[in-house]
Amino acid sequence: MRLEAIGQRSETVRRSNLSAIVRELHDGGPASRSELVARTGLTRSAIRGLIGELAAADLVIEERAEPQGTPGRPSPVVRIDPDGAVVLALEIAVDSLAAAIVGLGGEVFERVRVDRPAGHTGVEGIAADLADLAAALRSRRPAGETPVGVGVAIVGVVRRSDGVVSLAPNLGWRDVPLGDALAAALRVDAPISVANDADLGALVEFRRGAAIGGGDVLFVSGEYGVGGGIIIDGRPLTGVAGYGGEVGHMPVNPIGATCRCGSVGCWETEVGEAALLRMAGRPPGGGRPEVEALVRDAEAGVPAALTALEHGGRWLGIGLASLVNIFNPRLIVLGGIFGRILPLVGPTIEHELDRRALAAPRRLVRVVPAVLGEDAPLLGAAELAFEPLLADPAGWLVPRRGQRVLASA
Amino acid sequence: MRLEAIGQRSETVRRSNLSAIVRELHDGGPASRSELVARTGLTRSAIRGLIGELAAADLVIEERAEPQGTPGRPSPVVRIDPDGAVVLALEIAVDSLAAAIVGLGGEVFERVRVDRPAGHTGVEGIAADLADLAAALRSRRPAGETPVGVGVAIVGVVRRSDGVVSLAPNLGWRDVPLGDALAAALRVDAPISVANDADLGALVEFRRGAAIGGGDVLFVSGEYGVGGGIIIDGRPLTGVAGYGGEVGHMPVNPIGATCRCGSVGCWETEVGEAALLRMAGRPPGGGRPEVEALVRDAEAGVPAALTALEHGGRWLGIGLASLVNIFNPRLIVLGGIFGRILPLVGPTIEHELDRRALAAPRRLVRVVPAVLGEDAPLLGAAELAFEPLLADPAGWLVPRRGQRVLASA
DNA sequence: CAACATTTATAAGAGAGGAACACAAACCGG
DNA sequence: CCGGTTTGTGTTCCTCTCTTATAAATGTTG
Repeated sequence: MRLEAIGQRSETVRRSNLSAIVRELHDGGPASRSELVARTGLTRSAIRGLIGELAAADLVIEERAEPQGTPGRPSPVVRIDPDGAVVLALEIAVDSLAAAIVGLGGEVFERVRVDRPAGHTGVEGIAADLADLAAALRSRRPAGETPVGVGVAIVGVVRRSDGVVSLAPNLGWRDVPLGDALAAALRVDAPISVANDADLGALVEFRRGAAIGGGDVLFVSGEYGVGGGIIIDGRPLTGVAGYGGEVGHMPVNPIGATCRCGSVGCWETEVGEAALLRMAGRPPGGGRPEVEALVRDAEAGVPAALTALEHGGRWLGIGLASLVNIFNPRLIVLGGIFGRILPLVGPTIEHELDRRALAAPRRLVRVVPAVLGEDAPLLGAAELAFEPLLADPAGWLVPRRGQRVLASA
Repeated sequence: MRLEAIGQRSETVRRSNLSAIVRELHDGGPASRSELVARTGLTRSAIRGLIGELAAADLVIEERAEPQGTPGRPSPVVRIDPDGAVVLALEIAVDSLAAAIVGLGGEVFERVRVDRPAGHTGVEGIAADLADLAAALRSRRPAGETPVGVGVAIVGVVRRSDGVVSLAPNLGWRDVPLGDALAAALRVDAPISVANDADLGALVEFRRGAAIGGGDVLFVSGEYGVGGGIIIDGRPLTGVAGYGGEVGHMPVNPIGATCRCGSVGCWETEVGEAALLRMAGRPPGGGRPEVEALVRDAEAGVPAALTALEHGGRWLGIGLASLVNIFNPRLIVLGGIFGRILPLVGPTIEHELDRRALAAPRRLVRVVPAVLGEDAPLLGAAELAFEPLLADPAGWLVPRRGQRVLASA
């Protein structure tokens, strides 16, 4: 069936087991050798050999565990090597650009976010700005440190295979080869992966945020538009070309307003920032600060603000009901303004879910706010950039740090 | 991360490779040893050993290939053993019951469908009826043949883990333990798997129908209600408890009619059988024959019929646009009445998709009719029942046929 | 009928994890 | 303070599975 139909062999097993260990440490933090034995189901001998290989590749280090008051010989603690692999994470947001250098294991070593001048939307210009940010960050890191990958989050619809942004209304982009532009500007060897910001927000909430271990998770983020990221059985839903999860453009209201995507009655025309502000009689272009003011008014009991949020909450619930019936998720994580207003509109959302979602799936789902803030997409970009290494750690026997690079070259 | 975190070992490789071969033959039909070598990427020696094991378990047979006019020593053809494993497939449809005995590889050996008396909805009664059908079929098969699994398709929402039907409006069921009832009535040892009929229709269209090799496929079937089955990257989307894919209950029209599920404006209230008939001024309870008459009228140019289908097609397109934006599928397969009316409403659907779906995903999707007819869910139930065997053929070294059973017991 | 191409068959080799046993390092109790 | 208990490491040998190498088999082609 599969085109690259795959027979398994010994090396497959090794790769898979190495990957399992690195993933475990990357996602869950340090673990003793014994814990790894328990979690993988492998024998001590096997774990020992695998860890030895990972340590030789400078991906992990072993340390003596401090005494824990339990009998028995202490098991060495294995952790991601803090001087090991790093990636470069980049984000192109509605009105800012950001960059970070993130280590395997998720530690953020350097991070910067700058405003993006309004109207500054050319792809070369943005790529150059990001390259400058990246250079500044890298200058603060040890000489010779080279990212093993570059991840990019962008407010737009992305074709993952080649990093082409097929649609980014906020930037006025259509079929823009962002991946190529960044490759030229950054001048790094590492592979560059581009993805939608909400997809990456979902990924990082799943790995390190509100949805850890959820398995089936729906992430919906309210920004200027509505972004969605879907995790099914632990795997991100990307669709056939990486366009999956654009829940903001579900048609929910056949008699609704025209959306900037050209369609009519999209979900985001009812629950996006602009819709909330419009309902409250505020300037729809006010952006996040204006929304923040609106939410504060609502918290203070201002009627117009409450009505607007009530309206938004109702449509939010309607759309979520749709998604619940389709996906039967265990968890819905609300990010951006949706996470912000959840305390106020939670009951409204729950009411719509009770009314519109099938009872059985409904009973299983919880709605929670995202816990990672503004930088979620940036951190998600880092996760994306680590993916090849996580999938095949042995293929990344990182030739790093001074002499080693020369020796192996 | 995964709870049953899995270290791989040698046996894993063996199981996976055996599974790959059996799947290949089950899905794609007979293949020469060389073809299997090419498709799996394994060596001839490995394939030889694997096939030998499968042949010893009576799962496959090897035959001399007839000469094909090419030089070189001919490669034996491997095929599923026609006297090998079979499953029992059952279906509980709106107004009929069906049963079949299906061999590995998909050959239907016996099949029967009977009307279900209206009002006959008790689970014990239906289970008994199905058991009678099954017994009749089995009496026509060789003595000693025992199904390795039982698959059940039902018009309802099913919790897969235990075969409880949580909701089946057509039967008036709510939280009915169908799996247990069938286990008691059938008196077979084989495991019983229950699933939604549309999910199974999607599965079999993907394996043997209109969506072969599609990878990401959306199956939407118009019956009394609207059923949906979703295949993502070759795997059926089941949701956290098997409730996934209930696209019929997406709220699409906030000012629409009340649905029998209790919600308002569900997709199926706009495009289901009843909606089409209502729009055409026909008795909404007329069922499939009445719909058939409606379609014939439309084909003959009767205005009221054309208007009704136009309405249905428009809403069909609206809902599909939603799903296209969410899933970015490569293919949409329309079954039931939707497949029937596709030639008439195709342009309307395409128009709504053009208008409402994001351009990039839209460009990639094709809409086609299902090719497997009324029995699709039944055949899907067979596929479901074969799943454990396909996943681990070695675990099913079928002790079958006379002496062998005694010898191994 | 000989040359060639392709595949099968068989045996030896290599990679990876499993099992068993001796030893090590912690706690516990007298 | 010292032996007992518990838990875990290190090491060696074993088993499983696929790969590699070589000879034999079975077709087509000229």
